Amino acid sequence: MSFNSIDKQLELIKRGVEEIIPEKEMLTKLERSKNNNKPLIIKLGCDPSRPDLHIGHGVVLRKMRHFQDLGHQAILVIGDFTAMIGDPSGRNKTRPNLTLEETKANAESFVEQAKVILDVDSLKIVYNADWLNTMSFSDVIELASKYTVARMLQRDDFTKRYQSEIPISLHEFLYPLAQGMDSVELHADVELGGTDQKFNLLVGRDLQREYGQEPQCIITMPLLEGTDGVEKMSKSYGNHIGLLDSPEDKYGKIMSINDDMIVKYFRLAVDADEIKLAEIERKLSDGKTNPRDIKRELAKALVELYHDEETALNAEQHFNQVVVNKDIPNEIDEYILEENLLLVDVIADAGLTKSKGEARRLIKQNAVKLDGKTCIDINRTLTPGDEIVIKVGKRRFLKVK
RNA sequence: GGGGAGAUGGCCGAGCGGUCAAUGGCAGCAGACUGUAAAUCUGCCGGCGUAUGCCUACGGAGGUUCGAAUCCUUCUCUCCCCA
Repeated sequence: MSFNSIDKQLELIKRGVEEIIPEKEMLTKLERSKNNNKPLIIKLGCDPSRPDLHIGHGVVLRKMRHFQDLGHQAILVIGDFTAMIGDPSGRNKTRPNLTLEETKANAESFVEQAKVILDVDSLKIVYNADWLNTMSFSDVIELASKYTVARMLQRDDFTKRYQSEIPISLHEFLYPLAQGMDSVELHADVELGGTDQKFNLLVGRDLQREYGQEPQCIITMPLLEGTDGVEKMSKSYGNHIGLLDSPEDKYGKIMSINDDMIVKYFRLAVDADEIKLAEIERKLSDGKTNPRDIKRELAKALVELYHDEETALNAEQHFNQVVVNKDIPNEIDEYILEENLLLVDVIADAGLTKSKGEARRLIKQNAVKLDGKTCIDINRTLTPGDEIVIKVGKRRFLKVK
């Protein structure tokens, strides 16, 4: 195969990235790859301890896809071994240490989800337990001797945690080293990661040098804030848009992001190029365009990216119907009544609320409608045979028969 | 090894014998409004009950007390200072 021109490759590679370190070496590697007609080895590590992927992960996965599209060799490193150590970066809390079996299962689900973005046919998947698990204690000690505590403490989250007196376990120091060994093992040319991974990625460079290899370049991607616009996107904050969320949910969740986040989402979540971004910024500041309409465009683009155009149109239509026109959607879950039941019981039992208490509260707050009419009667009973549509809040529906 | 401080609801963080299901902030949910599931404002925000009420909960286990998140003992974990 033949590679695109360096300039063309760089244009795509640089899109949306936070940093390329060092850019000069990136260029050298690209040139050599083109001259020798040999793909670069692009490494991305993933943490199988949290198997739910969201569009925040999508940012870096898309960058990986860019490299695939340019003809390079993408390698996904499943951190099944490191997951047993746990990586607390950024979350100030040690993660549970999982068993190998658990991480294997999670890894499979990870790949299943990543398929939405990556070209799985050309993707190489490796498990780092394959080489890390065979290291002896003395190997580990030797590895650890290559790094100093002071350098470790330079890592941003270690510094912060150390200063705020939050515990750092000794084994956490081994995580960056283990990740660095992955790069050594794979002879990685480039490693991708979020900005929070910068330190770990740099360790990979150092270790490759120690082991006599040419150091990898690192590419960091900005972290995408979640739908709250504050915290980084994460399932544990509940501010995520899942890769496996329904198209309607993806569309709706995008519509709920803060207006200030629109440009960032265009850049990171849907890969908009500079021309497009300029257009968006112009529209947002000209005072004539309603930000809502730009956000709709974003929502549609996102659904289209992860599904297809028709699905995006359906999601848009669903939004118009449910949110704008306050109508009921076409498809609603059904609930078959066997006997007379309290409305409150039905709502809770069907999972529209977490508890009966919550259901009762919502009724009191005028948030429950029966066939479009607000119901304020907490004692309302439903009888089998009455076909009725329950609406709770703005977007929870149930058809009762 | 010695000394000191601490562990509170999804998170942060008050409370330090009764009035504590526990101030406040964030997140979440709802209502109003709107340009949208933005922003803003208001309300809700452990479970069961229409409710006075009951149950579960302030790291674990005991104890003191009419009564404990609050006091004592002990265990587990964490941080700081000294060696």
